[in-house]
Amino acid sequence: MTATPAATVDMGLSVEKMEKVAFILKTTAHPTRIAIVQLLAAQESLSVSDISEKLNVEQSLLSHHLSGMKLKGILSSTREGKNIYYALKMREVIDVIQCLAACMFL
Amino acid sequence: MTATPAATVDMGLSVEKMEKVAFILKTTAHPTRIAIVQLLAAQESLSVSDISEKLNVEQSLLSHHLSGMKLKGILSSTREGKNIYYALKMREVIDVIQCLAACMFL
DNA sequence: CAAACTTATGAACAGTTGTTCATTTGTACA
DNA sequence: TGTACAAATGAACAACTGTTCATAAGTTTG
Repeated sequence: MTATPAATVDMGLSVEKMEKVAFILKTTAHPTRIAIVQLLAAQESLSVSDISEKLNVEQSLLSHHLSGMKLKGILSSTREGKNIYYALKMREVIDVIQCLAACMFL
Repeated sequence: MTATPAATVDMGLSVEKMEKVAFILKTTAHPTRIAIVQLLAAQESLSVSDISEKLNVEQSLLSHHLSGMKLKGILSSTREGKNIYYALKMREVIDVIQCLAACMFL
């Protein structure tokens, strides 16, 4: 990004908000990641292999998605024996997706 | 994408919905594009140079964003003399962003 | 027609993303 | 200790994105 957009735009959204929106959008904008959020909205916490099975996504790829999401503060993880359990940290994301799903088809 | 996620996941969201969500997310996930949607939510239609001034984004870059969004069905455009006016075609996107902005900070 | 203006287009390029594969690290338990 | 299982990591690579720059194409008006 080089040109800086005007400080505020007609509607209520400040640039910082637009950027936060864009951030959440970007880090969630992938079917697998949305599915992950869905699962963790319903389950509190799940191990990598749980998720891998439920979503039918290969271990390594899933791990990449998960650690990316963790890095960006969306998920958290804790080890428990052999397994590592992931959970939703940034709960807003649930609302966001919920919200999207709702207002997109009416 | 190679592995196909399970057909449905715990919550109400089908894979098609998740993909549609992801699509809207992706095509909107950029501060400039969000700003464009904001403008066009408030203004019905605006020329490229209008938008360029308001957002302080260079002509060519803006044009690329606009035509991308048009290509993906989010915007429409009509010529009127020298100018080309863009308008929001996929109105859901407004709700989506509105919705996001709302539920993200409480 | 030419000049001025508005927008689109295409090449080029750096940076990011999604994916795969092979390898490594951490843990449990025989 | 060694074997097996769970998950992370890193290299490699193709595909896509955002951006810039230069140029073209469409429109208006003198």
